Amino acid sequence: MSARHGRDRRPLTTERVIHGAVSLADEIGISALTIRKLADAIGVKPMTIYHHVANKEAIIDGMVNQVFSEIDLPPTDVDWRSAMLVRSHSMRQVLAKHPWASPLMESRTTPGAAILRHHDAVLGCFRTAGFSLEATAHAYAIIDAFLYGFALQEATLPATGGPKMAEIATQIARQMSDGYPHLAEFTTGHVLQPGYDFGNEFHFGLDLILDGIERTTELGRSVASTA
Amino acid sequence: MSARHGRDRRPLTTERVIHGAVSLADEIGISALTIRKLADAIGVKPMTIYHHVANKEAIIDGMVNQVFSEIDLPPTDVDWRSAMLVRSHSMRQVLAKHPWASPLMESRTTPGAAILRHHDAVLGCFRTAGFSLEATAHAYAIIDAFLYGFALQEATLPATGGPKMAEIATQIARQMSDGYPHLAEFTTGHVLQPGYDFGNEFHFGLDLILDGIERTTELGRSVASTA
DNA sequence: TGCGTGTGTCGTACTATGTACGATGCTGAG
DNA sequence: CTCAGCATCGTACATAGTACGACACACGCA
Repeated sequence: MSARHGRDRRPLTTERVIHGAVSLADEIGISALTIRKLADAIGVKPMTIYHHVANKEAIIDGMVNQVFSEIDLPPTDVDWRSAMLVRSHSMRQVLAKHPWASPLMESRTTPGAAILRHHDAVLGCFRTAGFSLEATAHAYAIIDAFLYGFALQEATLPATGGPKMAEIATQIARQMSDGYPHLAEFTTGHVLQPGYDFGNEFHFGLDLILDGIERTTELGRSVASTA
Repeated sequence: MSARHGRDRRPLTTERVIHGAVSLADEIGISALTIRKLADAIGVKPMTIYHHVANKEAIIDGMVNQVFSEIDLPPTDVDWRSAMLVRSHSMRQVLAKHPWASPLMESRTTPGAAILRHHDAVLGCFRTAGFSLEATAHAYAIIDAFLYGFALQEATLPATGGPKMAEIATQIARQMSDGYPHLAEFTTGHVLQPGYDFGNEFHFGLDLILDGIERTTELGRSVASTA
C-alpha cells in the first residue's frame, strides 16, 4: 500500500501518468477516473499531472495507445489465418482486461505510435498473404467490427457465470414470462443453464468470419457454391 | 426558434425530456449533453427536469430505450435471413443517426420496454425459423457484435468522403510513408481513392455473416464443405 | 365565493470536477 | 555558496449534477 500511494522520489513521467490512469480505470471504471483520484494513486497532487500531459484528453489518448501496445501483433511467420487468430485472441483478452477501452479505441483522432504500428502490421499481414487492397479492407473491417462489438457486449457482463447474475436474471424472467416469451425461454432455457458461457460465442463468431474471408479469397479455386 | 426554446404551456413530460435529450445529443454529442443545456433546449429551468426523471442516468436509460424503439423489428412474414437483413439495416441506420448510442446500447442494466421487445422479436425470429437455442445464441451474438462494432467504427468517420478527411489523411500519409508502409499504401491506394466508401463494408460483412449462419444451420442438407 | 391542497416549476446553493495562474522548493552549474 | 531552471504544489474559478425548500396556479369543497 505504501508503495502504491507513497511518494516516489524520481520525477514523475508521462508514462507513469498513463500507466496509473490505465490501472485506475481498470479498477473503478473510466467514468469515475478523475484527475484528483489519479493524482492520489500515483502519489502526487492534482496539478502536478498537468506538467506531463496537456489535459485529460491527452491522458485518454495515451491510455488507448497503451492498450494497443498490449495487443500482440499478427506473427509474420505463419499463414494469414493463424496470424489473425493470434492477434484476435490477444485483442479480445486485452479488451476484456480493459473493459472501458472498446468505445474509445476507434474514436481517437490523434493516434499514437502503437496504434499506427498495430494497424500497419495487420494490413501487412493481409497484403503479404496476397490480399488485394479491397479484400484487405473487407477483411479488416469485418474482423474489427466483430472484435469491438464483442468486447462491447462482453464488457457489460456481470462476471459471467456469477451467482448474482442468475438471481437477477431469474427475477427478470418471472416478470417477462408474459409479454416476452422468447426472451423468457432463452434466459431460463439457455443463459441460466449450468454450462453457459458467453465467451464461447467468440470462437464461433471468429471462426465463422475467418471461414467467410477464406472463401471469398478462394474464388479461383475449386469451391462449391452454396447454390 | 421560438418553438424550440419557447415555453410550452402544457406540463413537461418524461417523454419530452427524453426526446429532447436524444435530439440534443444528436447535435452536440453525448459528452456535451448537460442538464442545463437540455433544460434550455426544452424551454424549462434545470431543476424542473428532476420532477420527471430521477437523475441523469435515468435520462440515458430512456435515450437508449428510444433508440431501440426506432429500430424496425424483424418482419414475421418472411424467412429469417430476409427478416434479419431488414432489422440489421434498420439498426445500422438508427445507430448512424445517433452516433453516441452504440457504446451505451449494451451497457444498460435496467432495460426499458422497447429494449425487451426488440430482443424478444429477434430471438423469436430465429426460434420460429427452427434455430435451436444454442444456434440462436450463436447467431444473435455474432450479428449484434458486428452491428455494434461497425456502428462504433462508422461513428468516428468524419463525414465519409468529406474533403477534409482527404486532406488530413494525405498529411498523415506523408509522415507515415516511412515506418508504416502498409498503412501508407492502404491510405493513398484505397481509402483516398474517389469511389471509396466505408459504408460499403457493411453489406459485405453482413452478407458474409448471414452466409455463415445459413451454412451452419444446413448441416442436414447437401452442402459441399471447403475441404 | 373563498380556501386549502397538491402538483409542476423554479431559485439558491452545495459538492465534485477540469484546469489556469502564480508561488515554492529542490537541484545542479558556475 | 549562489542562482537559474524546472518539477511540484496551493489556491481559485467555471461548470457539472442535484438536494432542498419556496412559489404559483388549478381545482374540489364548504
